[in-house]
Amino acid sequence: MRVTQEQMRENRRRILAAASRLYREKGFDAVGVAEVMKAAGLTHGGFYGHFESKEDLMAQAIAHATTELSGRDDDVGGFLAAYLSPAHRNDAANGCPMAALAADVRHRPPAARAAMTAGIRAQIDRLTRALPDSVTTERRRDAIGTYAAMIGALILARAVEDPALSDEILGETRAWVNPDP
Amino acid sequence: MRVTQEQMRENRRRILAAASRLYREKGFDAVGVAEVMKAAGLTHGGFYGHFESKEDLMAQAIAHATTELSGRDDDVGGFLAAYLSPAHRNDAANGCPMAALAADVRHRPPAARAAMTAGIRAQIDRLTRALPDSVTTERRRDAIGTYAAMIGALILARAVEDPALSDEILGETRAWVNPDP
DNA sequence: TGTACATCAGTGAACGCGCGTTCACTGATGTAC
DNA sequence: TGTACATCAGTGAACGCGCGTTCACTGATGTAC
Repeated sequence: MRVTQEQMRENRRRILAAASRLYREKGFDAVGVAEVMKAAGLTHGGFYGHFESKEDLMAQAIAHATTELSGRDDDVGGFLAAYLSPAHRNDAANGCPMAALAADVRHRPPAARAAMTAGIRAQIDRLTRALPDSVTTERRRDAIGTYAAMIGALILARAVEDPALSDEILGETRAWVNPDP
Repeated sequence: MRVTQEQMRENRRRILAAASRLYREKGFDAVGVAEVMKAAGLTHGGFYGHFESKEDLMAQAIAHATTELSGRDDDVGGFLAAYLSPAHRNDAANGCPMAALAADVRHRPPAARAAMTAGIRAQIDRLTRALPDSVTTERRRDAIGTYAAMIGALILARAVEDPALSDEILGETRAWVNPDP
């Protein structure tokens, strides 16, 4: 059942997209190769025609997820509000790959960590450029501090089972990092 | 080879301590029951005399780790400096259980999440009490924002493979949350 | 443009390993007398 | 206090399941003529 070269590239894209979503939703260890292939509409046997191993897929899925991050760079307040929203907290599958996977990547091989490092660096650089006026060195400091608070708040809000406390963590962090919305 | 009741309680404590350390160091999925028991000086077969399942151990290990958190409540600056230090980043096994496990607990059964929730709530309350003077509602806001930034910065610093960027995340976050040390 | 054949993306059964869990057994503890 | 026996914490072999990975096979693609 050979397929078109174009179809094969499309299949590869679908595998990466499925892996990226499933990993963010359930974590690396809870998602098997067969599950990813099924979500991409294929069978597990063909996996090794596209990737060397599950670890290889993990690294490429991180790169796929982090390079797809979009959003306008001019509306930091809106970005913060969306990031620290209950909707984002409740939809990890389509949300920030760092909040979902950064803690886990510590236990992964170098390729996965390298992809995550590149994504984190790019996000910090983008936030630095997008932040409002101040001295250059302080803008980067603001960007790093704000980014750390965003990631930490989202992780805590997702870990906590009490909805009131979870909402409070999101809301108070949002007010704290952005005093003048 | 029956042992003293006192010895049995001691064994149980050793299992929890070993699990708490190993889980923080390697993550829940990477640590097996046999490895925990070996680290506690026992064999794996006896595990189910102490715990119902691995999930039960996870929940109790979280409770064990979070209730052991100490430190003086009067020196917030020192606490922040130690928390955001390279030494803490490099020693997850003995470090903050939230930074090591909060992101993972999202995928775990209710008992584990409940233990983590209790730990997070307690830490926020402690930070609120320890923070310097301001209006009460803003003190809690400061505590939540600061705590989120601490957790996020430590997670990012551990995820990143570039030592310079990792150190920068720790240092800048520390300066950002505590402008006047 | 049409035909014959080599290529190779995808299929699905099978393998092997690790891990959570069970269980018959051991021998020291704790207790009844 | 001493003795006999029931209890039961711990041992280690074994089970069963899931998952990453392999491989012989299929049949459509792409190419040489």
